[in-house]
Amino acid sequence: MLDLMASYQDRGAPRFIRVNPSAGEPIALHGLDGLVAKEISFDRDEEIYGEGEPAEYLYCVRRGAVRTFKLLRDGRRQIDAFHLPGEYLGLSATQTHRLTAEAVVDSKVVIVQRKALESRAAQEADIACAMWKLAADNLRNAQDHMLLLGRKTAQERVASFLLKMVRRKEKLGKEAGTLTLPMTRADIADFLGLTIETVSRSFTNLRALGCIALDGAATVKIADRNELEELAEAAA
Amino acid sequence: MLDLMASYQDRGAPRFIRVNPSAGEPIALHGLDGLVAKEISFDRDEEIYGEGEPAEYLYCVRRGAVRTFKLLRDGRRQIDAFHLPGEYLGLSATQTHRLTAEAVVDSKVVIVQRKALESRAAQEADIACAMWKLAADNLRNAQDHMLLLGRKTAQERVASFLLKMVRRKEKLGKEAGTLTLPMTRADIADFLGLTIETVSRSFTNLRALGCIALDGAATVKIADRNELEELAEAAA
DNA sequence: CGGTGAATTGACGCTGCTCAATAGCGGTGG
DNA sequence: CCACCGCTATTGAGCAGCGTCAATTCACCG
Repeated sequence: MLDLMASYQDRGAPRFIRVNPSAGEPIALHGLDGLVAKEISFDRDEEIYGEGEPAEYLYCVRRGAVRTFKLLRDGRRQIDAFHLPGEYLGLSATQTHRLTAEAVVDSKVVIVQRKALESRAAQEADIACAMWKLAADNLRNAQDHMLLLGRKTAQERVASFLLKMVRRKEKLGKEAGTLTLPMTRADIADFLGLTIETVSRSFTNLRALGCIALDGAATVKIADRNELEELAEAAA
Repeated sequence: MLDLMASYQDRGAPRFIRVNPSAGEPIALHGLDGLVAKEISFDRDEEIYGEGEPAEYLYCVRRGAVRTFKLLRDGRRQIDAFHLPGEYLGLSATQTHRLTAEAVVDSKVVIVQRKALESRAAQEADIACAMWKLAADNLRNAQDHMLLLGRKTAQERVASFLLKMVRRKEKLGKEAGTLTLPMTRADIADFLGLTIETVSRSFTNLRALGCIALDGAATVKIADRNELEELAEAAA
């Protein structure tokens, strides 16, 4: 049995879904006898769900990475989060999805039927509590990100982004001296509220300052973490 | 008995807290026998709770308005939300508050002890479910706001802000042809990720375009709502 | 090796920020 | 009742950070 909430355990969130790691098959859920979770594969850039669609499932990333975003009529895009393995999406309590979700790279995602989940949550407090904790966790990330989008400079945004990726990797118990970013500069730009060019220039700056080293566009070595933290302009 | 969740009823969220309207006194909670809610008054600009403090209470605005925000070391501020009567704050599932909360104007706030609330939520599914719905609601607002902060122009931000205030007022069953804004331009600027001057210029523009009329800085008449919606660049 | 999409780099322009002065408004007291 | 005071908002001029447009360069993959 693989615990999908491994990354949340140390933060005290209850684990409530355990899935059998055999891919492609219906998966038994620990403590959710009436529910079935399935693992589904998505190709790079494939849509997982669309904004406005009825919210039929809750999703948990197993492999790869997922972006959730909103669009304006003229095509401007804001990515609200990247979801890495072990993280949940589709938590909104509304009937329809408020975001579009796409696979950043080839990914595997576990899905749980919301209708069944919600009726269980209405009965069992620990299920509902887990949903609360997960939603609150997403909310906290969103609050941090609003500070970044509203008040940080381009350089600070990119430094903050890299540090956050490092911390998430460490939280999973991995060594994070070198990052392999699954997303393109365009994704990073739309996450940070910048353009591709500005993101690229910021990377170049950080390299010139000796904070990071690049090996190709995707591989980032954290050379001077303290300096990076300084440049990220940590909260007061 | 006054139902604090009146504004949520039509959206299907369970009502779980009912308070006696007599101010200053301990208040009985509907369905929460072991808990006591108290109403507290705060003066304009008074702190309700600070970032990093232990999260002892859940808060519900009764009268006035509350801002929640984060600061950077050098004083840059990002307001993540204005909370109006009937709305909840302090929902994060963490031990400490992630934001600072202050009264925008003289306000009354109902508080509920979190420790007791959480132990009840762990037992009773409808309490936990209500917390989920509330957190998810806050999350949805945050997602909309990230799109605004990351991708909208100054004019679009101000137009979106005014429309949102109108819609919130309407949702409470009030006629919203004229708004009375409780917050200053500085608050609006820090909410929209702009400066005071840019906010002021945007108001002036909107007035010149015939979308709004101003009577003093705080009173805004919505003169052409369709045009305002056009300028807010609604999501696709 | 060659082709293709992504990333980088450069030149230039515009939106929104900074700094500064003025105007407006509400509260207070003579 | 009105004049004054302090705070907030508005307006203006100049500037800079980031966006736009365009040209290479790079990396990956067949």
